[in-house]
Amino acid sequence: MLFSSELIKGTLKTIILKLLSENKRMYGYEITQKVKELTGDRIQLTEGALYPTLHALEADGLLTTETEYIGKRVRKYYSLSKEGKAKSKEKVSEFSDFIDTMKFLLDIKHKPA
Amino acid sequence: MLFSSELIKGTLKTIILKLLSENKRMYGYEITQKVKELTGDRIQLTEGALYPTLHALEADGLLTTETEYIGKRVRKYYSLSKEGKAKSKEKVSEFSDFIDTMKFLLDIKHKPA
DNA sequence: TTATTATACATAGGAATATTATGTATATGA
DNA sequence: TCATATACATAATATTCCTATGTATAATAA
Repeated sequence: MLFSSELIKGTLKTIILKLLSENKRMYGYEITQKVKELTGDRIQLTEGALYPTLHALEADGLLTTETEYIGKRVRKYYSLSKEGKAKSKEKVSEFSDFIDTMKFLLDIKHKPA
Repeated sequence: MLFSSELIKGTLKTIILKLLSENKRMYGYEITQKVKELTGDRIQLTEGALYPTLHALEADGLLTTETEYIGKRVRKYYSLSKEGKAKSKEKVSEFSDFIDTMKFLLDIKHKPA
């Protein structure tokens, strides 16, 4: 079962920043595979969403890059900058609060007065 | 503290359907106030997002409407249709699974091998 | 009495974010 | 040698939401 893409909207940056806080450096394709693996195939990042987001995070100064060649094939590693590390904590924390709020909101048993 | 609108993306329909499953009928403004109240002002639905979404859910056959006049002011009540009730359960259940997946994903302590 | 705030609907224009489709290229396994 | 996996990237499009604007009535405070 794949989550409807609606749900994933707005969480992509948080996912990327969190994964990079757990791993010194990762490249794009690796991130897609890691997310697939860790979610049991329930979240599959598309390249069309991933790469522009990585570029945006880099442009915001949250990520730094190093390019390496594996044979003749290029590979672009991303790492968190200092600001990126702070942002990662902030985003995960905010998402965690959001989860708590939503759990409360969706579990309520309010009957009309 | 207000949640960044990014996070709320994709959850609006679920929130509306859930609230309507707990209340026989609600009108738009009432929904915004209820969400504000239940989330301690952390989620504030804007009218520009709410009304188009209500219209879309109605067009999809998930909601039915009754218009009433309170004095001279119009008020449009929304209720879940049969399909809407099923969809509400489905969406809440999916969101609950999504929360579990995201919690796992964002709590992991994976170190590079 | 009059100004402000709250109630209550709606839509147009624009921004942000994601999808689909496409393109390029190398490496690996059947 | 053909298909699949690896690995990057972008353009066109779709979705979804926000901001701003518009209309109007009701209640409250100055």
